[in-house]
Amino acid sequence: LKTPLKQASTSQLVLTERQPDCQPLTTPPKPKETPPADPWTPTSNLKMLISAASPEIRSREQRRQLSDSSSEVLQTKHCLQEHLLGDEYEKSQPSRKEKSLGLLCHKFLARYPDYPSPSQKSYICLDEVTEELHVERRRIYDIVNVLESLHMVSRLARNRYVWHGRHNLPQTLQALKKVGEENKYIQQIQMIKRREYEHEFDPDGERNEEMASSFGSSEQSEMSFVELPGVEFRAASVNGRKYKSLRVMSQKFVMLFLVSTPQIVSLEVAAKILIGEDQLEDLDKSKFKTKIRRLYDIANVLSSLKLIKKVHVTEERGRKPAFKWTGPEVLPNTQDIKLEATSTTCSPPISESITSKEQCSKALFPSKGKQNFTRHSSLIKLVKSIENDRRKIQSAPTSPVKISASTYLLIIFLLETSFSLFLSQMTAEEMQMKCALSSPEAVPKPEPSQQPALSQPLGVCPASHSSVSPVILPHPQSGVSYAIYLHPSQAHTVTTYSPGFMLQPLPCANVTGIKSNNSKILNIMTTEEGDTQRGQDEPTKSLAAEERPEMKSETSSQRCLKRSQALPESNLIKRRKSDEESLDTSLTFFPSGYLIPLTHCTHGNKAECSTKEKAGVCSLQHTAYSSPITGVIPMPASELKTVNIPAFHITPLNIMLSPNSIAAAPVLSNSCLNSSSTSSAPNPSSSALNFMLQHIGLIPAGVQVPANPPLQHVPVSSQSENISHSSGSTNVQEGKVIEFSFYSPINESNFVFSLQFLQPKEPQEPQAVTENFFRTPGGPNTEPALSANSDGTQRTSQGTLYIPQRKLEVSED
DNA sequence: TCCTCCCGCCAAGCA
DNA sequence: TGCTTGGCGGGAGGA
Repeated sequence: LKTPLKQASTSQLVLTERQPDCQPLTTPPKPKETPPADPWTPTSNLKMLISAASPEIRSREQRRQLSDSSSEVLQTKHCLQEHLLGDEYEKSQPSRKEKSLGLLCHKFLARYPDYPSPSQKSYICLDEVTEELHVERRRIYDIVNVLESLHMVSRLARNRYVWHGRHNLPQTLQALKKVGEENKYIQQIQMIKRREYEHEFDPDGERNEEMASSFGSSEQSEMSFVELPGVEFRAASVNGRKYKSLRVMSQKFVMLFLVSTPQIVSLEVAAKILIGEDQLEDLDKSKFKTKIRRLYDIANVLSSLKLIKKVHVTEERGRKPAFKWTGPEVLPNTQDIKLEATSTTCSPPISESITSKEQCSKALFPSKGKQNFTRHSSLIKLVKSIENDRRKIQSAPTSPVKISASTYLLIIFLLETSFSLFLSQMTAEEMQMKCALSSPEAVPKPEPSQQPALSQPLGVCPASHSSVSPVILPHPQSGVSYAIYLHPSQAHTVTTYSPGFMLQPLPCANVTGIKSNNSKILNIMTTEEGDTQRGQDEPTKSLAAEERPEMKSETSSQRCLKRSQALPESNLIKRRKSDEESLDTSLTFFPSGYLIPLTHCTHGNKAECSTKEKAGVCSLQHTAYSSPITGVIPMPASELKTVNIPAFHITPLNIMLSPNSIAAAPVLSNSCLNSSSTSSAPNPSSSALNFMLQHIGLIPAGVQVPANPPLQHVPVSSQSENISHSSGSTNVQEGKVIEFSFYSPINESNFVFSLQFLQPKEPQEPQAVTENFFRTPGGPNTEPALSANSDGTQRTSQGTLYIPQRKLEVSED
């Protein structure tokens, strides 16, 4: 007798007995002949009846009658089975592994050639397959759905599919990569990781909900199946199930690999992203588990196709299952376009196709009234949030600008999103192409002060990026809000326009350690002497000179710098007006590179500095620290100067002052210039600097970066010295801009961003959502209280902004 | 214990 | 209405 636990397998035996040609070793004669002594439960009886009633079973019965010979064989096997003891019989049963979907998929794929002759279409009859592979129909659907997602098969009719093999695979992967980039899966992955940390440190925090709400949106959850021209999609059900179907999920899963660097995706992250597109708010365990199950199903098929391979990623929280992309390398976009142009399905002339990337994309993915290129829901929601924030800004122009938590988190997220991922996937050709796309011929060029092109496809840089909306970071303790705006980068780094803010990296070529493989990129990014100065001196002039990538005399960096300075108030106002119509968003990444502690520029660096002066940035030799995203090395402030991380690059970080702002900016003082001590009481400016750097995760928690000397070529010493004496208060002057530049070894580029101080006329309390981050229970001047967590990190109870992997400590009174 | 994923219920919707 | 399709989750085998 079998144990109750085995009853299920007994019923399974019954089922297989009813399907003799499905299990060669388990063929029974008739169900009625089953020994009545078997401990069948009512459930197993019911299952048997259901199975017997199944048309599939019936048809098999009929087929069996037509096949006496095979039946005899099966009878023989059954006799053998009957003579086996229970244990022996169980052993004779195929093991779980032998029944795995992966193995089944191998068998399935073995039936068809990888590259079938186009002249001879091979058809797949599900009945035949199920019969020959001795498997349930349901399992074949799993396989076929995944294959369909890769356009290796397509549904022809009921029970009938066409086998395409791998002919379409490169094209499909390129398409998926493109859509993955469109949907900004990189950001989502980063968002998920950030959220994980958030959850780790703040399991029931409101931030999670805010983050979740900013991430998921049910209203925009659908992302249609990515189709290829010529490979018609005929899903049996074209209803809502379609969007949850395994094939769509499979495509998204593949997209994650294609946009990731390295191409390793953990199941957990993938599942969360897939759920996120439905409703992250409703993320519960069962849903998550279901998603994981499906991902395993998909992964098994993809593994059989040798597109992915199971790996494990070890993180702080343990070992996680993940998969690594082992499929063909997907060509960059530039080559995509060429390929598309030469393909039979999307074949405009190459010259035309390059200048009409969007059209080609549209042709590649006919929308059919649906959103085939659906911007990810999180972005839509974020944009709305940003819109709300922006409206608040408009309604209270003189008050300190506040941002909602979602916007704020987005800012942080963007700031630390690894720009390297973005850059690393972008070839020089692509950049050139994108710049070319921004030419007037390719993109209608609006007036710089007019409505930006909001519907530009990814990578195409609208001319309107010239003006920059700063990111406002409230700082209630000082009553000063910080406005961070990054220099608008060159065309290729610009994606779309942000109504609320814009973060744009500025790659510069004046860095040490640039590797040759990025020489092409750097050629584009060459910065010429005095760019910064010019840009800052002549903000309005630069506006007129912007957006002319075809002008070889003006480098991209120049343009970036110039554009960054082009912030006339009228422009902002006009743009804000135009923002009303916009639901698009700009998500240009700020690099999460390595942070360099600031020490003053020694004579040993002077030569280098002088060299770098030509580029407008002084490069200093400093130890670099990992960013939170790229890896965290907790480091107490006391070790700042002695930290030794051999693996990290020596990286320059510079602070530059806008000549316009130097006179009043209290940030850099000679006292700081002459002392790199981190223990000295920070003046407001260095506090602000530290606050911001910690805030955006560029320095480890607790680390205080001393304000560094400004560039030697910047004639600020006397001025800043004067300022330093009066810098004991928080009375930073409004509108003053400090520029930072640092080198990211990942990106192999320098990045410059600016910190602008905004002096509110009437200091106000942070808004409710912001309070979660900024409110200090003891009042704005309360000293942050630190407490140690079990993991050794410090959590602050007040006056501190605590974000995973970093403590954003507001040390300024 | 957790990971992995088989298994089959059952609903949607096509023919 | 029968049948196909496939979402979904229980729960068992395996590590």
